[in-house]
Amino acid sequence: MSGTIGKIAKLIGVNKETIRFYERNGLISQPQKPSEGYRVYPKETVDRIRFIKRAQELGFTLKEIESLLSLNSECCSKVEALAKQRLASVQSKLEDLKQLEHALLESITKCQTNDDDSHCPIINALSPK
Amino acid sequence: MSGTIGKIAKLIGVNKETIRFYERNGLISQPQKPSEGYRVYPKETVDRIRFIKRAQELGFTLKEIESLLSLNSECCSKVEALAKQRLASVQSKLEDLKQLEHALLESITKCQTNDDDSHCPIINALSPK
DNA sequence: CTTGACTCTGTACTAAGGTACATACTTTAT
DNA sequence: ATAAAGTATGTACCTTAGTACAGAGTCAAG
Repeated sequence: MSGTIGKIAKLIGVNKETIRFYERNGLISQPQKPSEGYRVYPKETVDRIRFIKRAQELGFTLKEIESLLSLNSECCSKVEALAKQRLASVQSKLEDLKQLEHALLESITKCQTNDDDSHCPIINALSPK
Repeated sequence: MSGTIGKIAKLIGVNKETIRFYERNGLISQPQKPSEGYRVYPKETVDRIRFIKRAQELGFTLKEIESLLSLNSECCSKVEALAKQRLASVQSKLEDLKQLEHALLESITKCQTNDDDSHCPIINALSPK
């Protein structure tokens, strides 16, 4: 469960560089380098990176994850507030995409009932009159 | 309908720098600079920028818009193919977001039925066991 | 004891779509 | 005539989430 960077990167399924990137950005702390040999990453770091990856799957940005990590189960209501923010932004994106889907479907339908290849309805719809 | 850069930028509702950016990237051509005074952008350029902005609203990337512009109503079937690609990517994003919404809603519900502020179910769900 | 694999450190680069600034010049309004 | 506002040009910077690489050191196997 602990090991040098390459080992834990493979274990978690991330790039070594990603781990270094998280270190540079303060998401995880870099273990002290022993006077001899390579750094060994403790289990806690492995857990923390896994936490980050799961939170990313829920659509949290690294910035948001940073605050999740700093709250670290000490105040549930703040975490809930953050999750609600995320939800709102996801839902607004959903609405946008549905409209987009509709507009695209309409365009494509118009295109398919068009017999004149030189006057594309999609292009025409986008072009100013 | 034509004018110097500041005027048309305001007209279209984009930043002047954005227009210069489009010029640098070949999406629009830069008018010749007259020996005296400032460049004047013709109506065609205004139309072209509007086209770009509408296509962006449909979710096309600038790269895709570049090819739309080069096809420029000369081949409807290619335009349709591009629109279908866009649609597919929009639909796949929609699916992802729906799942995300579901997961977030579930997390929030758990949070709301929780009476212990010091053990947040969201954090726990994300944390490795 | 040497070769190959790994790590450390620092820096630079990527995509996408712009934004910002410094310097010099031109135009317009007063 | 002069100040304010606009433009031209080039370069640098921004965000996000990493990736790539060079050069030096270290570790493990044969």
